[in-house]
Amino acid sequence: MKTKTETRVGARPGQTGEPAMPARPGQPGKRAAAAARDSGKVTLEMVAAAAAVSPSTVSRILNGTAVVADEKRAAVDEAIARLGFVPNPVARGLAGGRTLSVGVVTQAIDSPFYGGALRGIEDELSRVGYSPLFVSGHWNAAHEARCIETLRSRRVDGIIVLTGRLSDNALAAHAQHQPMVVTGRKRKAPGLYALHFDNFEGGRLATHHLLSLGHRRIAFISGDPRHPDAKERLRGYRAALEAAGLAYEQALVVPGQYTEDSGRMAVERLLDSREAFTAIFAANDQMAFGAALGLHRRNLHVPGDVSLVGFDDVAGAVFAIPPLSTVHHPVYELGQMAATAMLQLLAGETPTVMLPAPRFIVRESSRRAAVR
Amino acid sequence: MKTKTETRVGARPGQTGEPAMPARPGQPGKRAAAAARDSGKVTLEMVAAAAAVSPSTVSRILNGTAVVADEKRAAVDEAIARLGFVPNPVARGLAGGRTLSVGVVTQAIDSPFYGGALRGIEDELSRVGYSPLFVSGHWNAAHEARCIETLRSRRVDGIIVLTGRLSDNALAAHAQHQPMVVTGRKRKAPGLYALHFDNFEGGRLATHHLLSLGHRRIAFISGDPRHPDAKERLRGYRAALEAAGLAYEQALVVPGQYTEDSGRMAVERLLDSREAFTAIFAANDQMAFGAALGLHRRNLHVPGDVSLVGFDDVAGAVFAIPPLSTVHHPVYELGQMAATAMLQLLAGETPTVMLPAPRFIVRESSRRAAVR
DNA sequence: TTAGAGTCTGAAAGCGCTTTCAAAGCAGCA
DNA sequence: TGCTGCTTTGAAAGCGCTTTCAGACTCTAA
Repeated sequence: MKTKTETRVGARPGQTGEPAMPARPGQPGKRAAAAARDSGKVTLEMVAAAAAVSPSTVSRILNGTAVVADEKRAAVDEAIARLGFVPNPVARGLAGGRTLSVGVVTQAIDSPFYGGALRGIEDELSRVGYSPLFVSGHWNAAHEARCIETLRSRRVDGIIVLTGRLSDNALAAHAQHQPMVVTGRKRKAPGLYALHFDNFEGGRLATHHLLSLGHRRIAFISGDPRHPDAKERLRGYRAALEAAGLAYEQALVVPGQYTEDSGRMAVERLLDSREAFTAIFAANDQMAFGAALGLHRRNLHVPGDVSLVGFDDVAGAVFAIPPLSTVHHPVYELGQMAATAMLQLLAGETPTVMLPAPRFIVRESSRRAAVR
Repeated sequence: MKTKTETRVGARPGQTGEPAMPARPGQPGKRAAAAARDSGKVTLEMVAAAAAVSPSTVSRILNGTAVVADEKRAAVDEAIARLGFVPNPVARGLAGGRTLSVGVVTQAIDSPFYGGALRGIEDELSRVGYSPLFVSGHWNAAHEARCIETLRSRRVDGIIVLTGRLSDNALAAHAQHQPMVVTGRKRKAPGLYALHFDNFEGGRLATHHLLSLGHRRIAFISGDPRHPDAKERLRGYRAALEAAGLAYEQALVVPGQYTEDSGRMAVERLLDSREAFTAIFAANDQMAFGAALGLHRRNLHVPGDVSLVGFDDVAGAVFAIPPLSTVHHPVYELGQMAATAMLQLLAGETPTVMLPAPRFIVRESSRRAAVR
């Protein structure tokens, strides 16, 4: 590209803002000024021209890839500010550098649970100029794998997987190509950071709460047993029962799918089975809401007739009627931490973030069991 | 760059898959095969080599930009299939073509309302290979403007703005550079498609429902008056009142912020004002949930003591206790349609999609007013 | 004084694709 | 037969940035 056009149709360099920098009229104005006219987009090359340095130098300053003389750095900084230059992430991506974007595989973007996490991720990422790219796996391993492919083809710098159905091995394999942060798992591997919430302890806490209120027959609406966290929550339930010297009764445990409606149906099955119980622990808040409706339909009062506790403490839990006692799962923070961990991974550091221990939030859906 | 390197370090062309295509050993294998070895990524150039055509031809076939002889097309298709080639969206973006991504400016990614819309957008977009890029404006015009800048720098092909605070003019200005679809507005302009939901009619419907049940003193919890749709809903409320020959009473209208908590506070203010009312119409479901809690706290029953209706029909409305009567706002469809409209805009067509008219869904939170 | 070892910087080669531009091939027509 | 006009194709020039390579200096050590 040996200056073959030399378009300098009346566009003097340095006309853009206050004439702080002399802008060396001897130096090449090149095609830069012309380009500015048509698109309004400032390129690195234009900055280089304005600061009278080479594009390489500008790039180096931008990325901190090498030491640059103070005076040049100042000139470039000034030019960047004056021209309002913003690096083009697409070009960066192509040039083999980072795209400053991280992929996020979620399951249902519209669930109250994931919503919070996504917000945390976005907030944290955008603070440092990264953008998230959300895709939904729809609770389907094959679909998730495809999502990851899409994300990789879009050249994301890393991938955050929120729970999901993919096997630990598949994730570890992917992590060899690309930094990964995954929630709801324990398995770490090179380039794979697992952000784990203590679902077992949460399940134990919720059950213990009910136990401490004198409940002895506590029904459990479980999540999909294929889900690691659903299994853990169930384990917590059993552990608490055991610690209280109570036997685990299969008849009191009904499966759900983590959706409101599955919670409602679970309650109906429970009621129809005529198994006696004074409290229900639903493995997530959405099922608890469904359960509450199911009870309401049968004219059973919460907490008057049945105590009800959930898990997750989603946004709606405080505003449910009655406000739901539940295990606080810090989803927003989970998102933030996942993002932080990803950023650390990307910076070549080893992430250290850890989720806080579960806390049980007592609200109004649980009360002392009636003495018989 | 006249073939100065000619790297052919022992990598024979055609070694990639089954030898279906002769691969013409005479044609240049060039650096293509070498590149395949290190990254596992297939490039357009490799496809071209495998099909014994030029990269331009492959590109043309990919984009349908020109007529190509049937036999070449077949050869290329075959090569693409055999090599498993997937075009790199980043490179496409840089080369001035499309990025196959559209930006979505939302307000709160975790609200039940927006969540549904985002899901609709994602579903629709991903069906044709596009990806959404979500950013949150946080109900702030300046922030929104910055979001749009970010999206543009990321070279999205178009931008969907969900409601938002940006002025119609600002949007129309942006639309000159880039296709835009905006919801909650009426103003259309070149390159700007507005997807409008009849909030006025919705407001009227909800109020009319209450009126038809015999309620005469209907309180209204409004949204932020800076919001066009909040204003429309209020207008609908007034229109219904007027049609029933009832006077509009300022004292029965209290402002909210579209959040649960603002709904709860509004109810408290209402109750404290000792103004008599038998029904409440909240301008969105979230405020209705808050209002329900506020009533519950004062031992007022829904719908026994007070009838309550909302607006939006978010996912939680069916599972509220009692299930909330509300105006159905098809958010998921809204998302889908916004995406469809964007796709049409991108294809150079004029979008035709229209949101269905509002429907009122009668559930259990409203009942006939007690006869006095 | 000079070779050797660093620094700092610019030229130039890509990244993988799109898009001119022009050449080549081939009808159609005078 | 010679020319025009059209269609199909490939070469090559970017898109805006990163990164390698090597040149130009400066500073030490011998």
